[in-house]
Amino acid sequence: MPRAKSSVTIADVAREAGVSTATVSRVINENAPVSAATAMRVRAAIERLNYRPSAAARGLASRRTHLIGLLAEEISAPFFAPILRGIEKGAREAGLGLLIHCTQGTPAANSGYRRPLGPHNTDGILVFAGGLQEEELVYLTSLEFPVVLLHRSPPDSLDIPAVTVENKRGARELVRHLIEVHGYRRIAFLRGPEGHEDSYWREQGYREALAAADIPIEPQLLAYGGFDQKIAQQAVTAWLEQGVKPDAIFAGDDEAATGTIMALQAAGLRVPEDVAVVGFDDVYLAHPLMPPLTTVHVPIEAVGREGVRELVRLIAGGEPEPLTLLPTELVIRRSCGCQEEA
Amino acid sequence: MPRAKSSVTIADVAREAGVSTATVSRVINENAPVSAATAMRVRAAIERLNYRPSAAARGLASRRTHLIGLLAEEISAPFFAPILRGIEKGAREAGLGLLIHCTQGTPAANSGYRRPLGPHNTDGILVFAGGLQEEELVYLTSLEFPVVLLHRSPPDSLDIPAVTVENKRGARELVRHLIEVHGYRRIAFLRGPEGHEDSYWREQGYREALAAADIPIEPQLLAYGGFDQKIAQQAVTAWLEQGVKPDAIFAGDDEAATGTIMALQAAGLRVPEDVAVVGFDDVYLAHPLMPPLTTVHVPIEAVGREGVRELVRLIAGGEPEPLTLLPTELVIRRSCGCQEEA
DNA sequence: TGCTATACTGTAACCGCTTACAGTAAGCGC
DNA sequence: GCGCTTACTGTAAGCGGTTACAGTATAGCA
Repeated sequence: MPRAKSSVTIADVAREAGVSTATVSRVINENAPVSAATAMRVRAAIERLNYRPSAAARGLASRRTHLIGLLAEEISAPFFAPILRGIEKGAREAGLGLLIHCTQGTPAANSGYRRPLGPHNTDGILVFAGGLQEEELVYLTSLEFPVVLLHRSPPDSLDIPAVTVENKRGARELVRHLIEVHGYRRIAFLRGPEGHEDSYWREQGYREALAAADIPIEPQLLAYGGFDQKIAQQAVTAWLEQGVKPDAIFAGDDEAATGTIMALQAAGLRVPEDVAVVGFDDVYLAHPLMPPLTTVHVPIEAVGREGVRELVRLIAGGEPEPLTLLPTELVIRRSCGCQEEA
Repeated sequence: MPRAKSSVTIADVAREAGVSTATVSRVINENAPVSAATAMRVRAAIERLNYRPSAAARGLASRRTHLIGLLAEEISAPFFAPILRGIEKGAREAGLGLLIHCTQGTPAANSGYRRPLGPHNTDGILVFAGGLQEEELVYLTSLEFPVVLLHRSPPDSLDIPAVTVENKRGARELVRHLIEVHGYRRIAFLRGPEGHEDSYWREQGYREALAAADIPIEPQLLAYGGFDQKIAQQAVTAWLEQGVKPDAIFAGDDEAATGTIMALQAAGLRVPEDVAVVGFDDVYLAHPLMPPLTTVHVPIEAVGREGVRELVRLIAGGEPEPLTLLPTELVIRRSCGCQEEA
């Protein structure tokens, strides 16, 4: 394979400016004193030659890639977009590039010497929910490689910093609202995917709220909604066909809430008059939905931003913050039966 | 700065397997014959040492980063998610990493030697809409650096491959449906952002459809919707306050359609009985909207996939396909006045 | 004045891989 | 048996930066 035509290198700049390559490197990285006059000459040369340092060479020599990675199972709308935006913004502000990779149905691809993201090509990685298997986390930890978990807590005995939100509290408040303000007692819950922590904690919050109001859990009011519009739609339709008709449905997340509303309306039921529906996340579609969805606001973008902040701290060798729990907030709209707030 | 503790290198593998580093490199890259027995020994050594080649060293030596970049103005939901998914999937299948960067309000950051994405750190880039200024495109072209444009056509006299969709045809069919099936004559249009090509071509399609039906353009039925829910909402509210009441509103995109529906309903008007509304894109929220939105389906994910395919071809030195126009398709739901299709 | 700290700069040794080049051994046609 | 391929392997020269180390000049200080 023929060598590509070589682009301008640091040696060219050095020659042009009449200095050594070391000096050029120093003015670029600003990590050693260089006289103002020399620096100016060098900068002029860089400008003139349109020089751009090779990331590979720089990375090889300095052992820093200036890249962080994001590993996720799936880039699924609409939850992923805001978190990605937060991460991208954080990375940009920290002067880091962002490498993203989905593990979507390719667990095997994540091993062997073709592993997509790791110490060989990034300075640290962010793992969103199930984006990486536990054993891989163990391995990276043994290398002291910086990793931050998003919407997931670390495996036992591994102290990997995690950033997530107050799912349990948010769910509890939400269900409490349903009980105390609206007097609903038969409140159904649609679970999210198995093993998904957000789902787990939301269910705990749901249970706590019911327990606090002395309402027993009715097993037939618990079903699988998968944090997915279609699945939730089917689950709700199945309920209706079986004659199960709750006062209210806590759909687990907004996507499932959307499917829930569609199923209810398709069956001729009115929301919230016949059945109230609430979601979780407050993603983009919650507001324009008809009726506007009562939900719990999750600071999704902030999770991404905080994740990067934590990762940057780890990369710099700082002390990790074991857990960052971002607050959630009840957002009352109309699907619970309230009139829209002012 | 102390050198980080060195990880296992190709030399370690070579020693472990009793071969030269060249041989190890050859079994990894499979680009030269290696005897089966040797290859096996090398692979075992790699496995045993948990060796992972350094991307930087590899890139420096081979002048290939195995990375492609994506440059966009903003990671805005909900249009961005599917295109990103298509790109990520395409990149993954091609064995390339994906580096993403937003230029969001930082045009200056895109010059100087800190430029985020370019020949110094990627093998080629994808530019989404206004993600990169024209002069930068000119520069990259002069370097023969692989670039593919998404939802944007190349500047004059630059033959950069572009991938986009049949906006004009889609808009024309959509408006024709409004005219021919429903008999609407006063059809308003909400433009997208200035300079946005999708917006431009959709307006052309709108104009052509009206012209074909001999309906004159009424300037007061054209307004700025910004491909944005809030802006569209305000624009429609303004119309209503001025007593402008069209038969139907073509909102430019689904986001604007959402805002349009919200504004109309807030004013006590029924959709589609009083005013019909149609969008464009068929993004995630179009279906669950109430009423379900009649729109034009845009194969967003396919744009991303095709973009990567084209970029990979360019990187491999293949002949570029100047323009890839992906088909759009009318999706009839209820907001136009139709009963939902079967 | 002599000595030392400081500011600046250059030399050159890597960083970990790829690959041109060269060499060896075996296979093949005559 | 000889020259020529072909298959395989090793040697070593980069790739384009960073940075330890050393050197020079100047300033500060006793």
